[in-house]
Order: sequence, then structure tokens, then C-alpha cells
Amino acid sequence: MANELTSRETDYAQWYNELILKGGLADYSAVRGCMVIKPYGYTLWENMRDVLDKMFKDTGHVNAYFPLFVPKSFLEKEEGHAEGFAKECAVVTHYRLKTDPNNKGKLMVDPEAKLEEELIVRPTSEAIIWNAYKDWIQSYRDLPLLINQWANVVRWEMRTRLFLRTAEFLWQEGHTAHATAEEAIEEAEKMLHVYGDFVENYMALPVIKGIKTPNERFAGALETYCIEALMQDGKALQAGTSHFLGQNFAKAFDVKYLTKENKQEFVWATSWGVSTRLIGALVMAHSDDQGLVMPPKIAPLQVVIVPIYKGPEQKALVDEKVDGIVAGLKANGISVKYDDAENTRPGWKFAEYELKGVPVRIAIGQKDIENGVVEVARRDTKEKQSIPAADLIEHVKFLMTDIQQNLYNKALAYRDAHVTEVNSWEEFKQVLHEKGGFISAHWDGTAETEDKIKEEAKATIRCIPLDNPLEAGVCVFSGKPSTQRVLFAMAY
RNA sequence: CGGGACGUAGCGCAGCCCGGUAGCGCGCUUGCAUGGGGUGCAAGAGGUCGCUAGUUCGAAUCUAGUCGUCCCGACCA
Repeated sequence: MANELTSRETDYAQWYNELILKGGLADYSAVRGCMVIKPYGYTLWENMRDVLDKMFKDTGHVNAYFPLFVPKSFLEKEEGHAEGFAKECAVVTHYRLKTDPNNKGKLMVDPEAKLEEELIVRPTSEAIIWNAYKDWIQSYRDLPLLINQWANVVRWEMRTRLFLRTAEFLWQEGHTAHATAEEAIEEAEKMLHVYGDFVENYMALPVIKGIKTPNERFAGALETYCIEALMQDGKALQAGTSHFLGQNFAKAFDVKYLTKENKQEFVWATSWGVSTRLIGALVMAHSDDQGLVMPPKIAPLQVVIVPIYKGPEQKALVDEKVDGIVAGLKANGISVKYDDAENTRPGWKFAEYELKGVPVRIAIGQKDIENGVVEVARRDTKEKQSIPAADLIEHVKFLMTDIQQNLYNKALAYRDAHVTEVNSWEEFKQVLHEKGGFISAHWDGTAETEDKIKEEAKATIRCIPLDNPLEAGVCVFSGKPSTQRVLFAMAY
């Protein structure tokens, strides 16, 4: 075995990194904290993006594009927002280089090309977008304004990890403006459900929808909604967020509209986003010690066909069969690759496509042709089956939905087995360290207790689930009265 | 920002202690065989040893500096 992977049990973090690198999703780049997203990984992102984009459009949103650079003064306007992002911003101070007179062949920043005002590479686009909205919104007739942007953003993180936290990442950010608070809240909740729908139905990953505690809120938001997913190592991962921003940005950027009654009012805002981080979630949720496992609905490649033959005569025979299969699959909207590369043998290909997580593999050789069958292997269970050639297309269509469902069921069973109710601090720490997963526990509702728990146990409140039942109890840490359980976990 | 590791061929590494002009495996090229789970044999191509300065007849190796990347923690999507 040339390409042995580190197992999850041996070293989960290393297993994760190896899957990304060896699976061909991404590579480290020459720039600290920034990665190259390779074609296989980028195709995955495109597939995710296409589905989400359609969902956004189906809910009335349109795409636009705003500048990469944000004037520093814009970022300052919303105080909480500025504070939240200030320490991780890349800053442009000059606009020109020149050849260094003291160092032949080297370039230096031209000190005469200093910008009047520094430009910040967007860590998020609220500021630049709300500055534009000021001019776009005059009347209640201009509302709601429902805009999304697909973009890259930069956050100068201390420590980065492939897909989970890179200095530059790709994402979408929705920024909407509304006439009333109710409508804005409804929008923020609607988009949370769009995200939940996407992650569950396309990524095959169950999520818990909830709201963040004030401590964990987005900088500048009045309410942050989130979807939380559970990874195979028992740590939680925030897969998407949607924020009700109140009138904070409208006030900061003076965005008012005229009501029907001819009165000036500040507009109400939301923003919501998911990023390439979702790819990290996908990898950690479904993959195994043999490699990646891609859910069929968004897999970069759904079916791979490996020919098995001796000599050109057999190869020609196989080619002919494969032509028909490829056409049949494509006609059914299934992506397929016929890998007839000569420099690798079948066994190598089998292992390679398992590493890449291609949901279905088809092998065809002389024996199969004689028997009128093809060999079909599914990545999730690694089962191999001989299928009558005539039934192949239908069978593959069945596998696409069955694998998708199986991955979801597996992830759901794992998640459900890892939500634990605890009623004492001892129990809390024990479950957290021995079992992991979500811990449902009473909390007194204070930021102080939340901080102490974080300090002592490294667990944070992931969310207060939507429609959380009220239940009288005592805080697991402080012993003070509590009205409901919240979900704690160690998180990425 | 603290702690740890590393930088030598496309990739993974050895050589460094004890200085003498660079090697192994994979991959790549060509040929023949092989082909139902990471092929075998043969012949080839490929490296200013991260960068800079110093010591020396001579530096991948010793000294000083410098740049960069990764991993583990605290902070964050």
C-alpha cells in the first residue's frame, strides 16, 4: 500500500489534513494560511454554490458584487462590528512599488505612494454594502432589498486549518434591508432554514438550528441564528449563520426610508453566510479511514468506470460497452468519468477513487461482458454487486438516492447518540471528555457562567435550540435557577 | 501571541554529530511483459541542499543572522 492514510483513531487532525491533501481537494500555498483549492475541491464548491444560489434566487434574492476594499472609516462606523474584526484585518497602505535603488533587482514599497486613507481587505462586507444601501433606499417602495454576494474575504487568523479556517476563504454573504423588525427577523429565520435544508438534504449532514448567546453573537448583531453540526471526533462545527442586525447598520450608515405616512425611519437589516468551511464539515462528517466519502448530490464526480482488459481487442470491446453506459448516465444527469488511463492498473484506480470518495464505481471486463453484467461498487458501504447490464442505469439512479440517504442516516444516528443530558458539573466534564458531542444542560443565563465554563471545560454554548422547551432546573455550573437547557460542546 | 518541528529532485525522506563536491523510495520518460484491489523487469531524465553573510584550500554539513511553512494551545466562520 503506497498511500496509507493515518486512521481517525490514531490522529484525527492528521487524518483530516491527509484526506484534503491526498484526496486532491486542496493544497498548501506559498502564502501563510492560504490554500490552493484544486479542481476536485473547487468542483465540489461549485456544486454546493449552484444549489445554494438557486435556493437564494427561489427565495427572492439577487446577486451583486461589491468591492474587495473597505475604507477604514467605513469599518469604524458600527462600533461593535469594528471591535469584532479589527484585530484580524489585512490593511492596504500603499498603491505602488518601485525598484529598490540600494538593492538591484528587488522591489520596495514606494514611500511616496502612501494612501490618504488605508483600505481594509474585507473581512465581511456589511460596511461597504450599507454605504451603498444609503443611496439605494429612499422609500418603503425600495424595500425589502434582498441581495447576495459570492466573494472572497480575508481574516488574518492566528492559526489556520485547511477549509476550516483559512486566512482567505470563499463564501456568500446575504445582506438584506427591511421596513420592519418583524420582517427582518422573518428573513433571518427563513435563511437559517434554507441553510439547514441545504446542509441536511444535499450534504447529508443533520444540523441543530438555534440562536447564539449574546457572547457568541456576530459583531454588530442583535440576534445570531446558527446551524450546528457534529463531527466524528465529537466536536461541534458551526456550519452557517444568519443575523438579525436590527437598525445598527442603518444608523451607522444613516440609511432611512420614507414610510407610507411620509415619516423617516431607519431600515432593519439581516446578513447571513456560509463558506468553504462547509467543505471541512463535509470531510469530517462522512469520510472514513479509506478516504473521502462524497454525498452523491454534490459529489464532484458521481460515477467512475474502470475498464479491465487484456490487450487491445478486449479494450475495444469494453470501450464499446462503456460508450453506451456513459451516454445513458449523462442522459440522466449523472456525472461520470471513464478512467481508461494506461499507466495505472485497476487495483490502483479502485484505491484512488475510494480515497477521492466517488460514490459509485463501475468495473467492466471480459467476464462481465460474457455474462451480460457489470460490477458496481458503492463507496459508503464498500459493497460490490454484479448487476445485469440492462438494469444498470436504474440501479445507479437508485444508488444515488440510497447512498445519499444512508450517509444522512448514519450521521443522524451518530449525532442523536451524542446528545447527552447532564445534571451535574461532574457529569458534564466526564461526558465532555469521555464521550464528546453535544451536552444538554441547564444554564443560568449569565455571560459570567458561560465564560467560566469555557475556561474550565473548554466547552462553549453552541446554541439555544429553536423551539427549545422551557424546563425549570438549576444551572449545572452555578447552581442558580434556570429556565431551559442549552447545548454545549467543544467546537471547531 | 506562547510551545514544538521542519526547510536537500514533483512528493516522502536519508546524509549533517566527525567538512572532501549529493543519495534512497515513490512518481515521471521509453520499451517489453502484465492487467478482476495500490504490477514486474530493464534503460533513462530530474537537485544553485530555503536565503544571506562568515570560518575554511574546500560548506548540504560548522558559526551567526534571516525568511518561510506545518503541528499543538489561547482568539475566531
